Amino acid sequence: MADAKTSRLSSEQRRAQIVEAALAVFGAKGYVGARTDDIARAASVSQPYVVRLFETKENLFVAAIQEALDRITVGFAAAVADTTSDVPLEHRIGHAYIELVQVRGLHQTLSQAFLLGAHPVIGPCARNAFARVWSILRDAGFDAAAAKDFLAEGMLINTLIGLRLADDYGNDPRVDELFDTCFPAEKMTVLAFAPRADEPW
Amino acid sequence: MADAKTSRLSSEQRRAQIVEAALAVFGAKGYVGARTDDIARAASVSQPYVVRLFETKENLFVAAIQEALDRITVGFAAAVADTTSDVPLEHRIGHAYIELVQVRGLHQTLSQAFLLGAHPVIGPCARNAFARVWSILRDAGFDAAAAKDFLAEGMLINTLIGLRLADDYGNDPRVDELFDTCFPAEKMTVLAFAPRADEPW
DNA sequence: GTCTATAAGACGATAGAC
DNA sequence: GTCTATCGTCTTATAGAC
Repeated sequence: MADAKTSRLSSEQRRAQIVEAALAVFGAKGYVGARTDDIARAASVSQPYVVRLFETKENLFVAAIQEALDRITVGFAAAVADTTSDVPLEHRIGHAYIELVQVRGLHQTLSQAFLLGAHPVIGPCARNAFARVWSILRDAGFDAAAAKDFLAEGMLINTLIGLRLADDYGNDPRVDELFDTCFPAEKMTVLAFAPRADEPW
Repeated sequence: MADAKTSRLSSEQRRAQIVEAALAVFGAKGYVGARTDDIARAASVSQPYVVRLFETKENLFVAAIQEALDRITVGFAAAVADTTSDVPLEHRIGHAYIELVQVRGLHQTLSQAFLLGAHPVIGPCARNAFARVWSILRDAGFDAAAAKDFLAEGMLINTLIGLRLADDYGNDPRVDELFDTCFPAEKMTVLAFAPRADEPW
């Protein structure tokens, strides 16, 4: 998303830049709510050019889901491989998941995708992404019950991010207790990377 | 949603009918994706009349969230009060939550709302609904950790419903294991009430 | 209480130049 | 590789009749 302005980039570089912007915008406004023009602006290109590169908004959304899944795959693989500390596997992967808030819109775009199960193209793609994460966890050694608990906590994290619960932190005692219970260790990370309310679209 | 056709109802009855339709349609298509006309059709009234009764689509969505929260409140209260069996409280409330799939679109509309944290009107409303459920659980005797676990599982259930994972049940071994792990007891209920792919809008 | 007609403003996608 | 201009369609909301 770092502005590219007038420079001429390779198609691949532009695609990557636009997908990054798409994650942020789809995450913030949803599949239907996000305009291809919002994404174009965020990537500093024209709206027709976004359509030119991806043909349709639908393709672009699918590419965004794929990008999110790739990032998770890489992050989880690194967490599994990192045996330098004595932190248990569940915590390492959980930490990796929360750290992905640094990829703006990742959790929210996935949540959006998970609500599009009825969509003929996005639905199967979203189910596949979810099932893929299940496989990654199982292959990493989680038993079915542990994988379920991990996913449940992940969906709760996604929800609190989408709700922007961090916005109300400090204003509502119920919210404070909820937030502190859900992010006992990762609180500062989540607060720091909470989506800002002042996004330009 | 039972068709009303040409009959003249009281404003209150119509509102209730439209809110019921709104839950189903907002749940299926999201806040932006749902058209006021879809909701009008589902409630067998004209599109301008929906706007007449609720002023704006935004108001209607807020009314749908409120309806969902009311249903949850009533269902949970009944589960807490029902001490006729020796089923533990967590299971009774959990069962009540899953049974709410019978209110079409309830879980999905809430999920949609939970992604609208940035919306100036819906965001605070959604955060309040979530915090309200937290309070209900805490007041019912759950400690903070148990309330968190309950909500996490609830968000996982919402996700699997939104994904329409039941659509793929029997076709993908990963999905089967995931589904069976997440709904060991309530499987048949969830499968039976899974949103149909052939909704008329 | 409820409808028909329509205004007013999006928004995705296409055409075609540079 | 990238842009400007624009078409066609959809969609919320209003006006006003019955």
